[in-house]
Amino acid sequence: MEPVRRKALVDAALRVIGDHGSLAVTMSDIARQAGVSPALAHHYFGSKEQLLIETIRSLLRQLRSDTVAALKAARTPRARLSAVIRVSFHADQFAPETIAAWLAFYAEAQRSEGTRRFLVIYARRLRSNLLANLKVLLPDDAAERIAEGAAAMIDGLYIRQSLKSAPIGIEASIALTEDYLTTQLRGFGR
Amino acid sequence: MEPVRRKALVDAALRVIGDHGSLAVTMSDIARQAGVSPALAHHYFGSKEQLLIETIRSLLRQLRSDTVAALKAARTPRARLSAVIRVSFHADQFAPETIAAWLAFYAEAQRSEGTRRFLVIYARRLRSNLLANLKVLLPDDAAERIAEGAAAMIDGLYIRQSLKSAPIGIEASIALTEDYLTTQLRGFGR
DNA sequence: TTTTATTGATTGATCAGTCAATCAAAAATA
DNA sequence: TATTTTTGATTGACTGATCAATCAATAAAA
Repeated sequence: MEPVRRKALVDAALRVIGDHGSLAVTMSDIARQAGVSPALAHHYFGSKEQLLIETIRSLLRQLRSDTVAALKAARTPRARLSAVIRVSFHADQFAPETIAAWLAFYAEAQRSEGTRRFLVIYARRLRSNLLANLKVLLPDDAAERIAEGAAAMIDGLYIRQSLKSAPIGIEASIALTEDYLTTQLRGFGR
Repeated sequence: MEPVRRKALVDAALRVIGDHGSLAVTMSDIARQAGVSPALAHHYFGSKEQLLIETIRSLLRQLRSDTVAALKAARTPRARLSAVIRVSFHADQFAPETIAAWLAFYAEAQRSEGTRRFLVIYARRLRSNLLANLKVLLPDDAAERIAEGAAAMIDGLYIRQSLKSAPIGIEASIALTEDYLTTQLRGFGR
């Protein structure tokens, strides 16, 4: 039962956090969503913080596995750059509840060292996936600059999406980031 | 006394939220920072939510007044674009505590309609300040695209700063955004 | 029987919000 | 001027609600 319950609770947590748009959800909310008692959630995770950590870990694992798959399918550095962008704006990732969850974790990272660690891993991974492929095409310093810029643009499009004020869609977000890359690469004759 | 206390409490709230990195601060924390009793904070603001709303309003007012001043000093559209960028990364705005506070408000906006309204105003204002000046230089559709891209990059540089993982400084952030603009404008012979 | 899964009931802590009581300064009155 | 009244500022003590966490008890399975 243990693995079944753990997964159910992590999925429930993600769902509840996304709906509620905040980590200020109760163990009861999560347990109810998973169809078990609050006491059971404590039994398997020990504490709310631990459940939250597992939850973000799962979000990250999903993103990683999508990225690995997308990178494997791409043949050239330029295609791999596009793959990284595409994965970032994949429908699951760009869903309002997922964005709300990410945002909540970003806020939490200001206080929880454990949460921050995971987000730093995400930020580094995104940057490094971009950087590795840019370095094939450009001088190192330019590659680093552009990786930073592209990563920032991706994250920025996310956060702006969270407000739903400028309802810029998935396609437009991808196009904007691709355009940034293309224009920058063209400056180097690529 | 009222205006004095209100300002002291709003400033204290900003400070405490920034330090704590979250809106999950107590009225007691805020009141202590302001040197008054929790009861007094309630007396003047009625509720915690109201105090928080006033706090974000003050953050926004500061940003607006800085922007207006910077725009007034700039003579050309291109100079005004630079001014908008410079204000966004002004030292006060880019201080870790300020960023933490902004982030906390973004998360809160997922639940509080009042908070969301203010952030939407911020997002719109940033976009519109960029857009108005871009439209002088470029066709409308290109201007809109670039305004969106620049706004996203600015917000993204913020959020990445909040993790303090890639400690990209103020100067580098400005340079990155300027470079985006310059490169894009060059595509149109500007 | 022993082990595992599960829960209801409870505890202790934390907080927003309330309220009646104090205190000080200003205004009115003598 | 001296005295009383009024008003606004301020707080300590309290309440009710919420919630994470615990634990002893039960049910089910092995």
